[in-house]
Formats: sequence, structure tokens, C-alpha cells
Amino acid sequence: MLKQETLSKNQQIVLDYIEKVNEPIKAYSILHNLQKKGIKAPLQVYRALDKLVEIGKIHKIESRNAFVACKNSNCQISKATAFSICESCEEVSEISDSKLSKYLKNFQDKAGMKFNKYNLEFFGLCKKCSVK
Amino acid sequence: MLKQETLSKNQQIVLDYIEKVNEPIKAYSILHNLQKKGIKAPLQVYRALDKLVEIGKIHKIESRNAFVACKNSNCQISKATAFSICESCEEVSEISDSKLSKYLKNFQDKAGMKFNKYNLEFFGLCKKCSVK
DNA sequence: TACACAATGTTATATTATAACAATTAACAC
DNA sequence: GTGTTAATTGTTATAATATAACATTGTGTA
Ligand SMILES: [Zn+2]
Ligand SMILES: [Zn+2]
Ligand SMILES: [Zn+2]
Ligand SMILES: [Zn+2]
Repeated sequence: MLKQETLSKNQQIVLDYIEKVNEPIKAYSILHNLQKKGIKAPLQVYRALDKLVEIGKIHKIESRNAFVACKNSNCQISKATAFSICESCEEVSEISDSKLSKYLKNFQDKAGMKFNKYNLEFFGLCKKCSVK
Repeated sequence: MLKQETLSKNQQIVLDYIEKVNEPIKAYSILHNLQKKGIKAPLQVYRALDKLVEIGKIHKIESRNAFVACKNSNCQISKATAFSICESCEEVSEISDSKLSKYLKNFQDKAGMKFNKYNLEFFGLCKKCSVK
């Protein structure tokens, strides 16, 4: 079987919703908001999320247990992610900085471990919140 | 009141255990293993963990929902953490690399957001697992 | 002493995520 | 088309992670 080209029904429903809300959203919030589309059980959500993360359409914000659509249209690889997170308003944005990603991709652990993936989360105050 | 110098009873019990096991451990595993020390409810564990994280004695491995003792004896700040995680055996080690931490501390978001904290998790195969 | 705050104990509940199994659908080889 | 395989779905139940709420006790300080 060839690599999957198109998303399945549930995967597409979940992705459409995540892209629409355009901010990190939690699995059970997705569940509650997609009842009328036929998404009625946690597993329908988690299965779709798993696949969407795997193919890089969305990312998981680990420190928040939330999911957000990928903004780097060319971020096929879900293997090198970086986010900035406002600790006040919880705004999250995906960092797209080629120097940073190059630096991290090439980072060599002292133990000689070779990495194939990383996730970086920065925390601080966004512009709006830092003037308050 | 002055800044806390000593740990409370439960905090010390939990920290001792985390330092003893010397690998990432989950909250409910701590709970189950410290029953005879009087740790009988999740909150006793989570409160201790919260404080220990706050003062930098332990760190949370976000992608694993696990906690590990800080290895950088001078890592007072729990604000700049980096870990390598083996996706096969789940071995975790804290990265202590001054160039890396300097680079990340000084990283400037394009949006001008100033960060006061970050967490970085690298994933790959440890030496042992990569020869298998 | 009185006060403020940190820490504890306890019960209940909220939130996040997976197990297990049956049924259905899609892609491919022939 | 048929048969085969893998992906996807549906469903119920349960596991794993984490917090709310409130009463109580301990600890440092004035
Ligand atoms: Zn992305
Ligand atoms: Zn903000
Ligand atoms: Zn540390
Ligand atoms: Zn390993």
C-alpha cells in the first residue's frame, strides 16, 4: 500500500476544526465541539490526533496537553518543533527560525547520542501581556 | 517569613525517593512506593512535586509525565532545562551544555517576545539501543 | 500571646488517555 | 470481479494523570 495521500473522514473533521480555531485546543474540547459531526467518543479524537501529529499537520504542546495546527506549511517533518508560550494569556505560536532549527538539528550530545527529533517550548510574556 | 531553607517532611520524603531511583518516575509510582512513609494520597505527592519543581530540585519530563532529580547540582534555576530521551529504552538524561543554554537563553523571538524559561526535549536512540 | 502563612490530611472529582474487541471500509494483487 | 491485507471506525469500559475544596496542624515572627 502506498503512503496515505488523503485523510480519512474523522481525521479531516478533526483537522478542519483545529485549523479553524487557530489556537491550541484540548482533546476533550474537540470532542465536545464535534458531537454533531459524529465525533462521540474520546478514541475518535485521539486516533485522529495521533495520525495528524504523525504526519505533521498538527503538533502537541506537551506542557499544556493541547494540540495546534502546524503553521509552517512546509513542516512535513513533525520532528523539529519550537513554540513560544505566554504564561499569562496562554497564547502559543510556532517558532520558525532556520538558524535555531539548524542549530538544534546539529546539536551533538556529549554522550554521542544522535537525535532524530526535538521539541522546544519557550515561556514568557507576549507583547500584549508584558505591557499590562 | 524568610525564603524556605529546608524542605518539609513530605517534600523530603518524595525528593529522597526520586533521587534514589535516579531515573524518571511517575507521580502514582511515587505514591505506591511511599505508602509506608505516610504518603497515602495523590495530593501529598503532587504538592511535594510542585514545590520541588519550583525550587529546581527536580524537573518534569513533559512528554512523559514523569519527574527526575536535577543532575546539575548548581541548577538552582529550574528555568532552563534540556533532556535527551531514548525512544527505545526511555532512558532520560539531563543535558548540561553551557553553549546550548547560552544560545537558548539569548534566543530572541521574531515577535520580540522575551523568554524567562524554556524546556527542550531531544529524542533519539541512546548508545546501547542504537547498536541493537 | 497573636498573626500570617506554609504544609498537611482527607474525600471527592476532574481531566487526559488507552485497552479490548467487533465491524466496516479502502487499497492492492491476482 | 475475488481474496487478502491493513487502515479506519464504532463502542463500552477503564486506566492514568491531576486538581478542587475544606478542615486542621505546624512554624516563623512580631
Ligand atoms: Zn510545524
Ligand atoms: Zn500573553
Ligand atoms: Zn537541572
Ligand atoms: Zn535506549
